Amino acid sequence: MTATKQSWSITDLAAEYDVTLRTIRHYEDIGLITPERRGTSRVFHSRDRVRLALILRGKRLGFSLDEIATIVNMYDAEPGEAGQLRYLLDQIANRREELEQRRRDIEETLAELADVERRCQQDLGALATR
Amino acid sequence: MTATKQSWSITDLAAEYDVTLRTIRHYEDIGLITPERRGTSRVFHSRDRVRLALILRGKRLGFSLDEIATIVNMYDAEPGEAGQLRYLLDQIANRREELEQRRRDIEETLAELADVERRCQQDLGALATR
DNA sequence: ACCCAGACTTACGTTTACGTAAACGTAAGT
DNA sequence: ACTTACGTTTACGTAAACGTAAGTCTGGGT
Repeated sequence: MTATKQSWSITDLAAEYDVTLRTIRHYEDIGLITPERRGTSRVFHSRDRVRLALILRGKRLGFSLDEIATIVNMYDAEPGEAGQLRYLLDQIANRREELEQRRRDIEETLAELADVERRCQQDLGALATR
Repeated sequence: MTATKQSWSITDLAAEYDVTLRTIRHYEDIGLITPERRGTSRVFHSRDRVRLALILRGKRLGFSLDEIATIVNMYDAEPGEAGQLRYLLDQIANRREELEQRRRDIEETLAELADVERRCQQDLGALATR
């Protein structure tokens, strides 16, 4: 039984993930995370923490918060009816294509950077042996 | 001898890469591409075309136009002096790390999507055999 | 009782990356 | 000469994703 009773303050999370309080509050404003309220203060649980991590990963990949919303909401979609499920599968296929395109983009860019680097080091070598 | 004398109009490029004229003009405004001028009209050459492709790839990867500028400018950096070269190598190392981080992000996301998909298809199957 | 660090809300400001008119130039075809 | 198509500049508008005050509240510690 992993109880996972742990909770975090907004400052905790901000420090851990290196974002501002404003950013976290913004994510709550648009419904990406829904921390508990204890009085007026936000109390974050493990679920919120995971969500924040997913959001930030999505951002690193260049997705808009809107797109990120649809992605993270896929993760905890309830079983539901067949139509819903088919729609979800469709969404997944779309995202997968996008992600694979981006992976190709990355491979190409890395290859080109390696190229520039090689030429760069050649030039450096030429300078050294003068 | 590959002469590469070919040239394109702004509409050509816009159609080919599925962006608006405004977008291309914007990239010129901020110095990302520098088409020739014939009279007042822009004439794009193969170099501009390649640059545009690089810019759009950078965008897909979630880089800002500012970051993209530094990246594409790496590609045609002149040999230059040792300090410059070392700086460039440094930049390359940085970008590489970023790109590799993103690649990891993509792998993780793809794996998770595959997971969701599998559960999704199970649920669909359960509905079918009722 | 008093303080204050750490939370909160409200709301206007800012940056990025273009969108969107408006008004005009030019070259080709009829 | 007139239209049409394609191009131009200028400049204000906009959506997204927060930044940045400004003022308020509040639960502990001395």
